[in-house]
Amino acid sequence: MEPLTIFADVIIPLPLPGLYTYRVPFSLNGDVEIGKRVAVQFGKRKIYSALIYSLHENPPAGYEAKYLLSVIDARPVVNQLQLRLWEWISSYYMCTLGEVMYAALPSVLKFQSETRVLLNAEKEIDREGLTDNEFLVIEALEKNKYLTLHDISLIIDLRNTFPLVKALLEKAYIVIEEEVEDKYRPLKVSYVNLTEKTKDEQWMQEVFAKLERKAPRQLEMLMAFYSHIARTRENRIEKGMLLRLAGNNSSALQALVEKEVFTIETEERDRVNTGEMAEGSIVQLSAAQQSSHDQILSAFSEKNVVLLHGITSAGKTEIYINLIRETLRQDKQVLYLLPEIALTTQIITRLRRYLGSGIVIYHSKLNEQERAEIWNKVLERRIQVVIGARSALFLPYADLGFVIADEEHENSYKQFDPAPRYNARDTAVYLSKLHGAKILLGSATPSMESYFNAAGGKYGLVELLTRYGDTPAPELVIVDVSEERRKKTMKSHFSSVLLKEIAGTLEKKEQVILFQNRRGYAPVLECSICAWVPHCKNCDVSMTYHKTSDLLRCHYCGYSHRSPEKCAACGNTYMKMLGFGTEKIEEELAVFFPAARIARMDTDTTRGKNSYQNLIDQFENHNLDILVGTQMIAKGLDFTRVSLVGVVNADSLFNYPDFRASERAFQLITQVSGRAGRRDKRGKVIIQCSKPDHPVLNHIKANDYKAFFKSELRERIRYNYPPVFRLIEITVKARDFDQLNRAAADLTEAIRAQTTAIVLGPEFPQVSRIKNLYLKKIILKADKERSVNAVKEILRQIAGRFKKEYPSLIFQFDPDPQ
DNA sequence: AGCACGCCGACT
DNA sequence: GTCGGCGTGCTC
Repeated sequence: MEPLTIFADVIIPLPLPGLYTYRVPFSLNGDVEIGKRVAVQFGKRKIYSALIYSLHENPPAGYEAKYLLSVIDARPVVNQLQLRLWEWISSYYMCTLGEVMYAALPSVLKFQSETRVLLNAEKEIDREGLTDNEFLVIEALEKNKYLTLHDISLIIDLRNTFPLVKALLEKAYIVIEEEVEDKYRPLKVSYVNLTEKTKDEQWMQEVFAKLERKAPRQLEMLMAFYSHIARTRENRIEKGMLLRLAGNNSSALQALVEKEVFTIETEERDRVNTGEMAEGSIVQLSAAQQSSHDQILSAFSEKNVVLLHGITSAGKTEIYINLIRETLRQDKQVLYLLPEIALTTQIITRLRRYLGSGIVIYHSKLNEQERAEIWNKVLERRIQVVIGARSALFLPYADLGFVIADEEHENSYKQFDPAPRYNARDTAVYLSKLHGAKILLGSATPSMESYFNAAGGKYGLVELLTRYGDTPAPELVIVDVSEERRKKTMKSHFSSVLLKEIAGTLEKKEQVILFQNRRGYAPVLECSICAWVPHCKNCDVSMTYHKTSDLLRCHYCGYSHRSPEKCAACGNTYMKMLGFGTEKIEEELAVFFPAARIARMDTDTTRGKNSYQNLIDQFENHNLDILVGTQMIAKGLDFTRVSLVGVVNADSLFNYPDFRASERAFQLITQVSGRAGRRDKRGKVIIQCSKPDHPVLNHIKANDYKAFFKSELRERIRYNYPPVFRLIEITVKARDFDQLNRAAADLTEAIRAQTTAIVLGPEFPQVSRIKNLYLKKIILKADKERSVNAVKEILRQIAGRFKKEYPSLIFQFDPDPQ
């Protein structure tokens, strides 16, 4: 019988729209399967690992399909549910499947011809077990520092290249480049053990005597060893641990090894710690927590998504732990999403204590080997609980039962560059729908979007508004800085109240956190007397002052007018400029409190790999008295000795030129306030503001989220913003300024003519030229349920046309922008 | 994304 | 006369 002619539609991991069709050679008919990777030649000489998206027997019209070269995988690396998730992301966030694939797969799984291959220095090669081809490649790698996949394809047949590299990777004889760039993490752990000789008591007596006389440091180390093994009841100790216990004296260790007291044995350890899932200890829930837990379960019987609005220090984590445990009993997988990598490392120890060591962290900063290892273990269902940042969404879960998106309001859930510009929280909602899983969104300050969905009955809502234990709510003091200015009691950026409180706190040997959002640098004009700030008449966002043109400009719609000569509210003629950062605050603090140990925490001081953790450790160990920081310090950190939190300039939060300014101000101030006071100690929060009766401040002070939500919702409805309307932000980029203006104007025109969306712009963003490309932004507002999809569809068509018409321009789409 | 093809300036 | 600059068009 004639064999079947099969065609495979594949995704190429490049930002290309659409799929590409390859013909399957008869010899591979039995091997192809959706979700497996195949090596394909794409273009003149490039080889990529593409992913089989579908299989069929329809020859493509209009061209002759190339043959695919080989099937890389023995079993699919991506399952059907993942493919459906990719489709959804590519359609909702208006990007290509290739871009989603590129973001989703760890790079070990996406070779291409330039991928560099190196020998793995840590692994000894068993030459007997190599095939002829493998031998050839290993030999070539010994002569060269590295080979590209293209180089390898010149040594052995092109068809065999990818499968062979994959086989060598699996045996860990080779590594691919990305890993080497990262600092290589040790695969091996060394243990210190006693030698056989030490069992000879008499010999040991002599050793002791000798050490006592001549080598006290070695004796100290030996004693440390004994006391440790007595405590742990193990017979050996990790080398690093022993060194730490005995004053990091590695020469003493060396000497003891030479005296044949110690031996050092080295073991390989999985990079990824996947111990057994233990039952672990049981978390005892408070009555309030238990009640929330029960409410969540009953809400899940009707709704797939539940929002848990639990105030800071209400103890949400304990509830999560119990829900996770219950999911595991049903033998289903759990995904616990957090917006920041730093938070995942904070919480993992806690989870492991209760749920055993089989919990794994996954995020983009892991090295490639670790990522691939986790990928495979999730695929084989050897990992049941993953805690991770955005990218953890893309792991090959077979059967998710429960998803948590913690701190769901955080804007870092949204990726903005490169595409896919997805929001991990919203994508998680879709992912759980695909799996028939339940998803819990947790926050002390829910996003407008989520609370709107909950209030409208689309999501379940559970509220946990009592603090855990006896922690009293902090006392909030709002300081009117314009009054202090009038009275001349302000010292630079500090009110007399704040200075006095800081002094008092330091005296009590307690710690202070000062919060200043430096990002709000965009200068804002403000009346020096009544604090009136000019707002845009169309958008309700504060206008940004442009010095060169002396104009006030709205960065949303482009509306601009001359900068006012006097205050529209009180007629005062002096308008002052707002905007100062953490650095300035740190500098001035040092003058006011010369004895205090002060540190600053923002993106500038936490750029290094461990600098973030170091700062936190230092502060936690009370090596610092005052920590000045941006919103970074607002995020879920718990310090036990902080009794004072100061918000240096709340105005800059309210005046940020963005329609979410109020929402963010509410969230940030509430979250930083949550850092003040612990256990039985009542903390204090001082908010410096020139408008002490600002409505948002009143809501914060009353700790009344619902009232805030209601008033903010009215504003959002009035100006057609989310959660009632959806936004799509379009960025046009061009090298040529005039062409950019023309294209952006034409595009805006076309969108206005063909869609029902409200169109703002085109407008230059704050930074209007990046890497020699000029930028212009257009914002669409579309009525939520009815028209967003239609608008996107038309937008895709228009975009296709414009890409043809202006081939050198870049058009980017960002649905639900942050 | 990458690479080839193609059309204009400074060089053997 | 050629080498090479990067604009633009295509990749199954």
